[in-house]
Amino acid sequence: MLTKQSQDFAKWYNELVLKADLADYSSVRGCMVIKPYGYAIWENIQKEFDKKIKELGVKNAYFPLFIPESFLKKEAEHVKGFAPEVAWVTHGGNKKLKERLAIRPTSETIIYDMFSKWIQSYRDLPFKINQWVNIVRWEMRPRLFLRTLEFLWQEGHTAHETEKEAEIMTKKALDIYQDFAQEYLGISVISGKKTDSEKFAGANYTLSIEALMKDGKVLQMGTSHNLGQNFAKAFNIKFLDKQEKQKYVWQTSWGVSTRMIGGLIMAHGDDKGLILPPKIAPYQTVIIPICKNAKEKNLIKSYISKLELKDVRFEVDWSDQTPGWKFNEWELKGVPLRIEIGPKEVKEKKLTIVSRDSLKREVISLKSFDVNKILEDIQKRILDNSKKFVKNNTFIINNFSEFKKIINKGGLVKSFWCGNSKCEEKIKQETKATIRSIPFKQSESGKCIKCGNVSKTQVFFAKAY
RNA sequence: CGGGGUGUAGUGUAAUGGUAACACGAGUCCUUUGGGAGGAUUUAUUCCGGGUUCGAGCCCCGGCACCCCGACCA
Repeated sequence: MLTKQSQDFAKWYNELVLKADLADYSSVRGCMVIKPYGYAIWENIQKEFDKKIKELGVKNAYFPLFIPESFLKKEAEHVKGFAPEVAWVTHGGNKKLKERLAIRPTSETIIYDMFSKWIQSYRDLPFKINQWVNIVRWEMRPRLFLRTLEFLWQEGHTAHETEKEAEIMTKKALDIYQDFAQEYLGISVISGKKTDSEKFAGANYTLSIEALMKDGKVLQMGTSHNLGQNFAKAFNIKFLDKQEKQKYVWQTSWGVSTRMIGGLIMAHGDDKGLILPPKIAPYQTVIIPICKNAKEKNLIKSYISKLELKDVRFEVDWSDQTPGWKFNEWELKGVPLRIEIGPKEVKEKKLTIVSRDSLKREVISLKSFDVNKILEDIQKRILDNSKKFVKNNTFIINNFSEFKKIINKGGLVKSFWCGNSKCEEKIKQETKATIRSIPFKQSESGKCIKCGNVSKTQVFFAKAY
């Protein structure tokens, strides 16, 4: 039995990851093994997402895992931000290296070193590269999928002629993240700009998508950085423009990781287990045959072969567990649609179907069965529920004592902020809440929730993962 | 890196310093199958090293590992 969400959310999460067979702890501290069921989700995310990236004219490549220390140091802010969590290679075989090699905590430096060789003319721009790789960050407190020493991600890197182009690209990358989160993962996200204290080390600014989890905490699920010319100057990435002038490129970088899977679990899951949206579920449908003997088994087998399941990822569970056991097991694993077929269904030419999100049992005729329609409905319902959840847990607050009360309960709090990082810091210390996002569209004005100064900026506060 | 805690079967727990127990899981066999089936049977050098004691899972010392709370974590 799974721990209830309301009883201990962290425990519920850990148990679910293990019991649903998504991942397991490895013998290496802070590192996890992604098991086939969890990896299948990642593969589906990759497959769909890769298409979207390529539609933007981005090409996949692969750069080294090792980054010379001198590269990391070239951009001052960058090294400052990442130094505390870098793993270092100091020896090759038994021989000490002249220069330490960092195991990539992110690949800006090793990629831009190459950009400086490859980009010479305005004809080479824009230059757009992506890689699907592993990343190592030596985190103090790891959690399955959410923060592990090694994780998998996608990182896109682009170089442009003008500041404007880079700005547009930064937003475009964020837009595909947002679309993907909503259309595929069924998670309603909040998009906006990060404050200076939360931005990427080395960026001019960072945009992000943030998602509200069922415990009221917020998870950052994807970021897109406008790097300006910071790295271009550090790595000497110059091009000759049409007027034959040497200019530095304008750059962006953006990434999403296996953390998304953690978000998927905590945004949709319930006391019965995972709820996976059909578009990325490893199995979209599971068929549970219910039979007492070989004769019934054969009848059911031939009945199943009549089902229209073209282009559907499905599994028929012929294991010798009892039906009840199978129901619970596949609910735990979050399979969107379950079809139960026993002698009754065969005889009456019907199907018993249960959607994972609603758990309502329905009996329909074989003729009226339209699996694609059902899966589309489930996909839509999951997103609708997510939207409702965000709406019901977003609070507009104007005074600080109420702010503290609401933040403590969990959820998103929208308040005015004067823009001063001191107010941001004080709020963090007093409430543990951080500014997750500054929405792009601002209309009203009001008073800073902390200092009371007049402000035109409304921001989202929340406790974060 | 600071503060606290815990290491017992695959998992979760129990055992005033005195025969290591229970549940689940897993294996084998039989009976079962419409919401986590039943019976029989099998499943342990109590994290590692030392010490105290007639006797240590329990007490003491050292190590290692893990967990929680901080700090840290675009």
